[in-house]
Amino acid sequence: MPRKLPKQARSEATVEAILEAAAQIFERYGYAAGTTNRIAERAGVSIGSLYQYFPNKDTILIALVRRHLVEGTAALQPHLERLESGTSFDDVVPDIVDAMVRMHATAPGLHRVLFEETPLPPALRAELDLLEDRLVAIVTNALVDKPDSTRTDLGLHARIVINAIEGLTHRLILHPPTGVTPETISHEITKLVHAYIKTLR
Amino acid sequence: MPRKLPKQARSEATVEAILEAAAQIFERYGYAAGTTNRIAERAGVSIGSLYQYFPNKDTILIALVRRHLVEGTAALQPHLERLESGTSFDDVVPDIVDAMVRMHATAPGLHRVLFEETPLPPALRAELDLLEDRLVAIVTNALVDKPDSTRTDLGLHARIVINAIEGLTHRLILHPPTGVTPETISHEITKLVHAYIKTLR
Amino acid sequence: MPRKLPKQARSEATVEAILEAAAQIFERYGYAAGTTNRIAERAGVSIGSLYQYFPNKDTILIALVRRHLVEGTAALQPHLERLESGTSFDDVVPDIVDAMVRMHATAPGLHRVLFEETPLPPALRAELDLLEDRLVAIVTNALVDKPDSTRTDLGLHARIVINAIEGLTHRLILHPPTGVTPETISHEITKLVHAYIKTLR
Amino acid sequence: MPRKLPKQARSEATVEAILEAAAQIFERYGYAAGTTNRIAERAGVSIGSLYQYFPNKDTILIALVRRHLVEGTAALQPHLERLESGTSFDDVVPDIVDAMVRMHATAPGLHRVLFEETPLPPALRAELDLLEDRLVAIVTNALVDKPDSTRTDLGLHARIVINAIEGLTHRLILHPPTGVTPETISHEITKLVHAYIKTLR
DNA sequence: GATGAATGAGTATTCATTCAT
DNA sequence: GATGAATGAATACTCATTCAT
Repeated sequence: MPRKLPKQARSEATVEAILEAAAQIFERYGYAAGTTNRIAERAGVSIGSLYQYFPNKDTILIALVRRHLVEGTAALQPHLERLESGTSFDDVVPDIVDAMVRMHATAPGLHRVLFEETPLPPALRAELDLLEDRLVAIVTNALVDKPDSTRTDLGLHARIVINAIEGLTHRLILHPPTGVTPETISHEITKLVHAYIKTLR
Repeated sequence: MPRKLPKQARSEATVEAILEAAAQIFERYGYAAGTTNRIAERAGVSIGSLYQYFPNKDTILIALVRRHLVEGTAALQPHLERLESGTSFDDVVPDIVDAMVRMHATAPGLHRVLFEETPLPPALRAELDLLEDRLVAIVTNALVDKPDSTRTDLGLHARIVINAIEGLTHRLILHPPTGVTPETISHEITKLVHAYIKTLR
Repeated sequence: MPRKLPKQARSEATVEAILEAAAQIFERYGYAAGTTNRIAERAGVSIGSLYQYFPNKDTILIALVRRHLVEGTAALQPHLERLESGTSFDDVVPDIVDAMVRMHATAPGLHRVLFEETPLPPALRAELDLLEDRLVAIVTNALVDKPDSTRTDLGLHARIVINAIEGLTHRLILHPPTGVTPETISHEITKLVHAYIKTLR
Repeated sequence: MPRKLPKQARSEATVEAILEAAAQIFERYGYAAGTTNRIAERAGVSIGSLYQYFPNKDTILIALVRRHLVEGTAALQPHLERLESGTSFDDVVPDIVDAMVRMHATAPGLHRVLFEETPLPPALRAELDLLEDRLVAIVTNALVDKPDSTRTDLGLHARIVINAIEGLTHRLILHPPTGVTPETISHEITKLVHAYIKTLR
């Protein structure tokens, strides 16, 4: 058993505490007003320690967004694999939509801050775009049996689908209309995507 | 909300210059880093004058967003009227989508800042939500001939339609995929909405 | 009848309005927070006009204090004359005290601002000191029949008397103990001065 | 009211330096013109540190006045105790007057700023009034053997005495007549109080 | 003379970040 | 490694005063 482990474990716990605190603070105060000192305090850690693990405030935000990314990717992964191994897009859509909705329903307040009131650093922005491109590529392939479409058409269609799912999820989950359950939302988005795909030849 | 109503032509020009400058500065630097002094300088106006017309920085942002709102409402108005006077929703959709796309294609950079990296003051948020509700109400009425739907179903459907249009417009115009024209975007969104509506009975 | 009079009369009225407004504004907001714009507005006069009559903010304050001075001097004058024409100090004290108390009871709030929270410009300070010296001189003469006192002793005694009257008036009128009438205050101050004078030989 | 209680010696020294610097700066420039940056600079401390210990400019002023209060109370305490343990007021008066005079003679310039050109925050004003009330109460008790006076008369007499001492001290020390020593001033004030008391039956 | 739009030096205050202990 | 005192550049905002109309 490595002698270093306890130390590392402690470090990990500290990082975890900081991220958790940051999530709460950002949700409560917004990014600009969520000061690093407040985060450190909430995390039960000195400001010096915070800067031991995160070289600056942006880094904390990035870590938070990246975590969302990683979790999202993980939640999507099994369904993307089914797609790649030949299951029809129609069949997979409900699961993808479901995963997306579930993902955002967890901490809508934080997501609101992360995606609606924070200028994401370009590097991160790029990373998000890359993920979108990956999704688009996979979906493009899954649509490839549409006989009348050219490849670039398919690319656009795929992007529309992806953006429709993500856009609607964001809007409807982050600013939910009163009296509508997440399940209904899932269902309607699925219906919409299905309908759109059916128009493609 | 200007602290002082411009009574003279000179005043109006000053207000206009400040808003124009603010739009540029916010687009270039983002909201947080767009300082009031920079805005005043760019507007060719003293910082004191800026504060004569806008009691604080937020107010400038609000004026900018509200202007977008007003222009947007104006651009949509004729089509909404057609809707209300009986034209079928299917026929009006292309124009609505077109208006939306055009509206955002004008100053995408500014819109990005305004809607993706700025915590809008609650009052303004509420105003935006109200506009959405108004749109939803009109569209709900336009969908009323779908025989199998209850009224609340229709409300949700209308909201999905509105959000799909707005969400897709935002994403695709503010972060445009390379090599796709606004016209194509309009066309695809229209297709998607048409397809979705057709599923409603 | 001079053709210019109406104009002058109007000027005087403006000056008067400004001073009246300043008195109210200073009383309400204090000197520092009582802005010239607010004063002009309250006076129903443009800020430009205000500066036509008062070259700067200090000047307004000075005019206000000087007015207090002039009124005070006027109120005291008859009693000082009696003193100079031989009436014994003991007999005049009650009237002087009374005049002082009355003077400050008129607008205690304003006096509080003027004398407790405003750095009087040195020139004005000097003027006030001069007035005090004049009073001291007169009282000194009135005490001159105290056989055992040297002239400089008398000067100090006179100054003590003056300061006691003014100091007590200020404190007791500007921060009045609950349930004590101005008359009682006058009476007690008089008693105190009489008692003190009696100790002088 | 320090925002953060000094836990370390370094902190205490910083707070001390700031207060000392503030006293000097306020005395030199007055309260309004005594900027926090100037104070920090004079204290040899960064502006950030100043705000670590004092959340705003007012707080510094308050700390300064409160220190005066504490020192004053301490200087008076022994004599008040003598009073409470039965020593006659006549005997204690000279010591009280002496303590008052000494107290103000230390830093007349600062006191002038503190009490003549600064609007004290209401909370502080209240504290000062409370102290006065405490003094009045003690002196009232000490005067209780005056057979002809009712209790409320005594209260007023006591207040007159207190105010006479404090008022005269302020005036004569903060604006000292040329060529008069503090000792003489003490002596005269004492004489005046003794004389006034003697008139009470 | 009056107006009020414009000016801009000046101020309190914040907060990410550093570094001596 | 951890702590938290110290830093100081940066920023929103005020208000006495000027001057073109």
